[in-house]
Amino acid sequence: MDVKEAKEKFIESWGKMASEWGINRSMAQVHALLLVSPEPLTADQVMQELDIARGNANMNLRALVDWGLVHKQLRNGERKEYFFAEKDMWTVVRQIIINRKKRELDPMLRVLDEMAGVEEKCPDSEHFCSVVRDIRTFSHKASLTLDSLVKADANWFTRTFLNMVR
Amino acid sequence: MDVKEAKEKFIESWGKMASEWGINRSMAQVHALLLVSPEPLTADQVMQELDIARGNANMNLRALVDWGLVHKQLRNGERKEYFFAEKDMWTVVRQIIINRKKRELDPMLRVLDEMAGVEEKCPDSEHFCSVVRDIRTFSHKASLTLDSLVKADANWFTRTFLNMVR
DNA sequence: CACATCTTTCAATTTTTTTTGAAAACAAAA
DNA sequence: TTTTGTTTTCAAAAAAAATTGAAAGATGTG
Repeated sequence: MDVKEAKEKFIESWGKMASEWGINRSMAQVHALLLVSPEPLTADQVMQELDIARGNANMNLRALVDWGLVHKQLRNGERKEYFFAEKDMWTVVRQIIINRKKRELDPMLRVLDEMAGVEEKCPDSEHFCSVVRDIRTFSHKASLTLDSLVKADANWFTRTFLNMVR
Repeated sequence: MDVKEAKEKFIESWGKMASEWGINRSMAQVHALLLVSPEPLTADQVMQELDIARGNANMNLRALVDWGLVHKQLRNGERKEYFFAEKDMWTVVRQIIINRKKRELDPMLRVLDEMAGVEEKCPDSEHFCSVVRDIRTFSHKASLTLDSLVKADANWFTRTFLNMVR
């Protein structure tokens, strides 16, 4: 397999996988493209490489910048914006954790906290509350853990994970 | 908020959240319904409660059983199947980890392993390989960690997580 | 076997999500 | 100010995913 082929395969796979991750294909492909580009790219180059429309490229580049996975570069004398991917994997993972936690875990916590207001009266309620309480306990624990993970530095992360694997 | 209301809210929220998780709404709602049902339910009861079609209920019940989040109960003398949710939260989380890892992480690992075959010749390739190598290292570490998590028992899990939070 | 009860399948439909592309907005330079 | 190169927006179109429901498939029963 040569480099060009491998890059294409990487971009394609990253995109296909994204749907499983609940992230749209274009966003993942733009990310993948920038990850494997040694040089920053303009929106035009991105749309050309991936054969996607301007609006699509623009929206997803912005989303990636929001996620903290891609950065803008401004060159003096030039008006267009260049984009390049964050290459430090620990930062990438941290940003993904932050964003997915915000989307996936936090809304759940909010709902569960509301649920906590239900009083335990009838047998039904007892069962319901016990289920909700268990989920809440777990979710809060997970939330705290992810928060510390995010605050930790790369070495601490590696160390802790290696400890877990033993 | 009374119990009935809370249950409905729980089912609705769990379903809405599911789309963010890359899991379809019906599957999540069926799961939520069974979680808060003190008694096992039949497919008919599920379709009635959630107002969904037979095929939908059947497919998602099967999927949930596949995921190990729901179990079947057969009652002698009766022909229909009853379904009830796994209530032990550690088991639920473990099953979700297993299934999401299979869907999300494992395919990525396979692709990355293929990529590893690319030789480092031109400057481009060097950059490409370095990116892929980093992602691979991280992913393998994550994979190992999740594997041990899954094998661990609930106490070990809690202990380790608490250690991380410190 | 024929019937009754329940489960599974799947083509067609509906809903949701993503993508397009033309127009508007913006901002630097002439 | 006008021109020019660029980004942003968003309604419409396309694509993808989920859902329906009727029909077929099982499976136990008289």
